[in-house]
Amino acid sequence: MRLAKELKEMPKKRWTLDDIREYFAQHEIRISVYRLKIFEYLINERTHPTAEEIYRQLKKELPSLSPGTVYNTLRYFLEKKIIQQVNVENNEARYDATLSWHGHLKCLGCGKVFDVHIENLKLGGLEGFEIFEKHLGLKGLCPECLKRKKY
Amino acid sequence: MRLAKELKEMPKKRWTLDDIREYFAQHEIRISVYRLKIFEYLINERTHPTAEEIYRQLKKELPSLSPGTVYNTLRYFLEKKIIQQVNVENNEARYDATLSWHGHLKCLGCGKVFDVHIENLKLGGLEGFEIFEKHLGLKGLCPECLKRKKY
DNA sequence: CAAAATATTAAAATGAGTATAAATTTATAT
DNA sequence: ATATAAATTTATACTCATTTTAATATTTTG
Repeated sequence: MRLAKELKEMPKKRWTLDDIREYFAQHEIRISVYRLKIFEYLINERTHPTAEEIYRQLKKELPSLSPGTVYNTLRYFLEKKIIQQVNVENNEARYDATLSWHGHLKCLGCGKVFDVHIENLKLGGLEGFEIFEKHLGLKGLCPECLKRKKY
Repeated sequence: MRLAKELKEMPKKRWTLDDIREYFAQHEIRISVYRLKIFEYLINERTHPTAEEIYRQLKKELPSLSPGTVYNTLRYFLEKKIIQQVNVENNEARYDATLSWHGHLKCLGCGKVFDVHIENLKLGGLEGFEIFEKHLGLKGLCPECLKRKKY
């Protein structure tokens, strides 16, 4: 059994634009066309895309979109805490609309980023510190790439 | 190599240039003034500096040093696996000459990066994957900054 | 609907990091 | 110690992701 399968089995239905409108309202996020579409892309595709990937995909559908908007909107979503940043590779920021505590594995063969379930984590020596964020990033090869020797 | 482990486990506080020369020889790393000084800075200061910080500090002592040398040398050390990259913040690569498995906490008050001891980590759903690297990065506040309300 | 507030655009700026070719340093063989 | 070849370093120019700016457009509010 693979991780990807486990996550797919979780019955998460696709969000409609109205679901997102409601979610934005709950989080005091002003509505605009691009905010709705960018969030929709993140929450429904779940591929942990970079800003550039989001721009490239949405540009097809919304030709007047500019890269700056994608970057600004993602930064705004981070401030509002409705998305989290994924940084496995330090030269590319990726984004995830799933807020639960989990790790990320980047396959060095195909570049895909997989979610990793963290069953247990125990840290030492943090007495007196206050922790706001935890990020676990792995690098390796996915079963597909191992099978096809794509590396 | 046989001697590498012995050296790694040596209870030596500060490394001398001769210690580093020996260590380089064991790892088949050619010696040069800058390589010695850059590694010395990493291993003795243990502040998880960025390339820019290393450049700025060493420039005082070695005025002809150029930034490219610092970047190239760090990349070379990574290839030779005598240092590891630390990425808590995805827009700044930091480096650590300690190779043991541990996490890093960046204080959002003072910007210092602290080592975090990982007592236990259990991941799920990685059957069929091959893992090469694991990185744990935390963001929070250190006791000093909490006390002085520097945030 | 009009005014005010906020979002978006396109372009320029920034900043980390890389590539390159010429100059310098290092390892080695004399 | 010196000559030589190989590797490293410098300086510069570049790339690429992201941010900022200032003008324009859209959304919200009265």
